[in-house]
Amino acid sequence: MKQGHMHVTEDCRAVGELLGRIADKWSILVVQRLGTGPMRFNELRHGVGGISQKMLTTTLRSLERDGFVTRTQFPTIPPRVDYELTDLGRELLGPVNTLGEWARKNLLRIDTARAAFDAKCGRACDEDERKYPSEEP
Amino acid sequence: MKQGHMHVTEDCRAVGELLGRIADKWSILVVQRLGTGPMRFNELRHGVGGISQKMLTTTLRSLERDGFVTRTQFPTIPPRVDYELTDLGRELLGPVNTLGEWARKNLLRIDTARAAFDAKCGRACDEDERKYPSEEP
DNA sequence: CAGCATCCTCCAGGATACTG
DNA sequence: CAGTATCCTGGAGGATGCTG
Repeated sequence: MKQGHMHVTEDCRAVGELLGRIADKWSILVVQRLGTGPMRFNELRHGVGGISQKMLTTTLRSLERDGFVTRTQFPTIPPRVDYELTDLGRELLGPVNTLGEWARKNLLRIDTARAAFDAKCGRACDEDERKYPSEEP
Repeated sequence: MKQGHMHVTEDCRAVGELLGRIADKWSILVVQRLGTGPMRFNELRHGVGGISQKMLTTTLRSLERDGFVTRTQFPTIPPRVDYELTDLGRELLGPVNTLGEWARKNLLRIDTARAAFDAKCGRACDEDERKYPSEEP
């Protein structure tokens, strides 16, 4: 029964599931950041930038759960916790970096495309909004 | 003032922004799917699987806006709309496929890791829940 | 320092119904 | 067929305060 097609359709679910977890903004940035080497919580927090404490905790837990990072807690005062990529994490780093690099390289093209699209749409759709000044209420 | 460091910290925002858009489950799956060639709306819908009509529309709009896909509408009855990757989209396809392939290849390892983690956590945390049968209320 | 707990907001995203 | 429009809900995620 159409093996090839089955294969594609079927593990779209699974892959989608997985992507839902690793392919989010924060996970990617965190993994990328950890690529440099082990890091402490706040170090990571500032390195990533813009991430809340809660989200970082959540993201790290999730990554730990999926076997991408290890959490090492030192029983010192004040406490110190290091996060580090596992082997699996380091392997993931490849694809992630590829995507990250690509993103950085093409930021401009995308911004340009978006501006063009918005300009086009703005004229077409907002014709009845012309009367309103272009500012937020 | 520490150029290298600045660079990293600073465009984390920008890259994060961008990743927030392209690095979501659906975008990746859709782009991946369009890698095969132009496709119609429902074709894509079924190809991806599990995506709602609304989400597909939204995702496609977003991808179009960012210059990854083109939307071609045929003025026929019933209407027919083709979506196709742009050059930018095809370039994105590389990194995306890399990530997708990686995901597919490593599903098992991740599931294993997760199971292990859950087992460990389950015993540690849910000790006081032992009395309750393991089922949903 | 590295969190967990709590509260609260907001919007992603599903379900449903209608249209050109 | 390929949408748009509307309603509605869960949960993502910020802010704040407390702890070991």
